[in-house]
Amino acid sequence: MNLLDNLNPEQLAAVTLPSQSALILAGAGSGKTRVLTTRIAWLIQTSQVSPAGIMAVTFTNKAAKEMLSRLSAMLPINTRGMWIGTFHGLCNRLLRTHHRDAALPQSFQILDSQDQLSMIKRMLKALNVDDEKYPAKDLMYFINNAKDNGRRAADCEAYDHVQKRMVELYDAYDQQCQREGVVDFAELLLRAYELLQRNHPLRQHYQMRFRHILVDEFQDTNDLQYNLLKLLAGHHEPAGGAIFAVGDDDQSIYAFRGANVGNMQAFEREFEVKNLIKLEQNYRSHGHILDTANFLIANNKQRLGKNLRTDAGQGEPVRIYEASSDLEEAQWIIDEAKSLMGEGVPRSEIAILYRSNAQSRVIEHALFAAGIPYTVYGGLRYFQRAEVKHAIAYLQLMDNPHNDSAFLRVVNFPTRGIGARSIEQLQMAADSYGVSLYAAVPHMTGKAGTVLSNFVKLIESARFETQQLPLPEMVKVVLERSTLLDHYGKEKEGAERIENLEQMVSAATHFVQEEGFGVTAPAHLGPQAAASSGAAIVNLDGIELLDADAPLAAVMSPLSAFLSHASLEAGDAQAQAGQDAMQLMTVHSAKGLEFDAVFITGLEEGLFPHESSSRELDGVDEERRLMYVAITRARKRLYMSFTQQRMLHGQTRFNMKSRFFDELPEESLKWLSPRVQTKWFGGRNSTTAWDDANFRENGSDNQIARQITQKSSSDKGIGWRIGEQVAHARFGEGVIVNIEGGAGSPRALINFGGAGMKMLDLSVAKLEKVAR
DNA sequence: GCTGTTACAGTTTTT
DNA sequence: CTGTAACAGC
Repeated sequence: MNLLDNLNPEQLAAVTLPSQSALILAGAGSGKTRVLTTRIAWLIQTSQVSPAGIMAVTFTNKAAKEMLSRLSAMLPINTRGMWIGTFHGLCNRLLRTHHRDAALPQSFQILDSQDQLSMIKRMLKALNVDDEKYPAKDLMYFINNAKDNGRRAADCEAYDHVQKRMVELYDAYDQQCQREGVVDFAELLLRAYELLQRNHPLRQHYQMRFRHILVDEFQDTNDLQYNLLKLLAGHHEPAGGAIFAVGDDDQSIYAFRGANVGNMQAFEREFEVKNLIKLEQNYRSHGHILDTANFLIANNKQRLGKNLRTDAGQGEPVRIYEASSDLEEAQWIIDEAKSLMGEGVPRSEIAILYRSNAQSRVIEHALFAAGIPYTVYGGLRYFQRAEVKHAIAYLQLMDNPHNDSAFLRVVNFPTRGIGARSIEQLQMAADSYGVSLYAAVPHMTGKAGTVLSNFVKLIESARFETQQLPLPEMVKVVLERSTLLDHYGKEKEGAERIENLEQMVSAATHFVQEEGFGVTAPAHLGPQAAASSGAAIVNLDGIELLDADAPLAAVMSPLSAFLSHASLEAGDAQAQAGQDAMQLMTVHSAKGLEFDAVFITGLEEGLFPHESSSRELDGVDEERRLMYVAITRARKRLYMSFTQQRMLHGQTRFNMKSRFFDELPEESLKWLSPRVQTKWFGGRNSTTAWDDANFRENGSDNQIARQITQKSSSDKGIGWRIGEQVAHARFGEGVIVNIEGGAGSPRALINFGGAGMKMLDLSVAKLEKVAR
C-alpha cells in the first residue's frame, strides 16, 4: 500500500513539502501524528534522506514512543539510526556522547524536580541562608526560569539585594551540581545548547547530519528549546537542515512552565517559512462539538487563525447542566454516564475533566459509592515511589558516589545508626573540603566515622560484587544487600512496596532488551567494548564523534542508561486498576487524548477560568485555550456542568457560571433544566425538591442548606438570597455571596467575577435577578 | 529515631 | 477540607 494513500489534500501537501523549513498548523484531531510520521517515512522512502539524517523531537516519552511504533509499522527499516525522542532524552544522549566536551563525568546523573528541591534546601541550610527571605521553592523557580531562558548566573541581571543574592545562590547551586556530577532537567538542555554553541566543528557535524528536524507540539517550546533547534538546524549557517514544525497555537496551555507560543511566529519569520499549511479537517468530533470549539476560540485575539471542519455531521447537541452543588453535579454525571453505558458506550470511553485536581475528590466519592470503576490520571509514577527511589539511590551511589542527594536518601535508610548529628558533621567536613559527602567520609573520626565508613564499604562492595553482572542481576543484588527487602518485609504495609521493588528487576530486564544492551556489548563492559564492537569513533578536529549509528550502549554503561531512564521516564502512574474504567483527569492531562463522551465539570468563574488567570497577562486567553482543548477531546457526546455552590478549601463558595458559556453557539447547546428548581420570593421560600435533596444528601450539605434558609428567613422582605445570580448596570453579572445588616440596612456581598467583589446596599443598589 | 501534634497553604505538568 | 512540613516529646 502506498504511504500517501488516504491522506487529504492538506495532509498530502504537508507530507510532500520540499526540503525547506515549514510550519504545519495542525488543529485538534486533524491527523497531526500521522502527518509527522508519514513525512519521515516519505522522506526515507523517496531516498531524500537516510534514517540517520532524521531527528524528531517531542515533549513526552509517550509521544516519542507513539511516533516510533507508527513509523516502524509504516517502514520495514531499522529506526535505530534516527534520533527520535524528547528534548531531554536527546540532550542526554548528546551529552553522554560528548561528556568531555561538555565538562561532565561520563556517568553524570539526572536530578528530578524532587531531588533538585531537596538539593537547594540543603544548600540554603549549609550557607545559612534565611529561608524566610529565600524560600527554596522560589530559588528553584528562579534557577529553572533562568536556565529555560538560556541564562547562567553570570548572565542574570539583578536590580536589588534580593535578586543579587538569588543570582549568587544560583551560581553556588550550579557549582554544587558540578561537584556532585549531577544535572537538573533544565541543565540537560542548557548544557547541550552551550556545547553546540561553543563547539563549532561539533555543531557543524550535527547540522550536516540532521537534514530534517521534525518538531511535535511546537507551540509548547520554551525559548531555550527554540534556540537549541535553531543551532541544530544551522539557522543561517551553510550546513543547515530543515525544520518541520507542527503545532497548534490554539492548544498552547503551558505558558506557566515557560512555553512561548510566540516561537511559532518567530519561527515563521526567522526561518523565512514559505510553506505554511493548515490542517483544518477534523476526524474526531461531530459538528456541534466542533462548532462549539470554533465559536469559543474565536474570542481569542492574536491567533494564527484556523477553523476546524468535519464531515461527520452535526451529531448531538452539547448538553449543559446547572447543579445546585458539587455533590449534585457528581450525581448528575453518574446518572448521565450510566445512561451512556446503557447505550453501549464503554466506561473507558467516558472522560470526566476538571480544571484542578482538588475537584476529583467529590466525583471519585460518588463513583465509588455507585460502584463504577474509574481511574484517576496523574498519580504517583513508578520511579517516584519512595521505595523505588531508595533502591535507585543505591544504584546511583554505585555509579556516581558523589551524588549527595542519593547519599542522603539512603545513608540511614534502612536505619543503621547514622543520626542527624553525624550527618551534620559530615556535611560540615564536606563543605570545608569542597567535596561530596561520600568523599568526606574518610575525614570523619570517632563513632560517626566508623558507621559512615561502614556505609561506604557497603556501597563499594556492592559495586565490586555486581561489576560483572548484567543489569537485572545487579538490581537483584542491590535489593538484597541494601536490606531494603528485609526492611519492608518487617513493615505491616510493606507487601506492596516489596512488590514494587521486585518489579524493578523486570523493569531492568525489559530495559536491557528494549535498548539493545547486552546485544551489542556485554552488560559489564560498556563504552569501550561497544566502541570496539562496531561503533566507530571518528576524529574531527580533535573532537570525539561517534558513528551515526552508535547505539546507546556505546555512550553509556547499562547502569547509567537505566538511571537516566528512571529520571527521564518516571514510568506509568499506578497499574491500570480495571481495564474498563471511567477516566478522570485534569484538562491539561487530557491534551492529546480523545473519548466518545466527555464531561467538562466545574465551569464556574474563579475555577474555570481560574481566578489566578485574571492576574496574568493573557491569562484568560490561556484558560480559553484550555477550554478549547477540553471541548475538542470529545468525539460524540459533550457535557458541561457548573454548580451554584461548591466546597473548596473547607469553605462553601458561590460562583457565577463561567463566562465561557456566553461564548458558545446557542444553537449547538441544549440546556438541561435543573431537575430541581429553587424559588425564593421575598424571603418566603417555597420548599422545593432542590433543598429537599440537599437536606437528605449528607450532613455538610445539610448544614449549608440550613444556613441559607436561616439567612434568607432573617432577611425577610429583602427578596434576595445567597447564591442568587444578579445583574448590575456597572458591574455586570454577579452572584450573591453573603447578605448582612438585616432588614434595617441590608447589604449584599456580590462576586462580580471579573469586576471583583462588591458590597452593595440592597435598599439603594439597582439589581436585577438573572434567570440562569 | 520515631510518632503525634500543630501550623499552613492551597492551578495547571513534563522532563 | 486535606496533605505536607516542621517541631516537640517519648
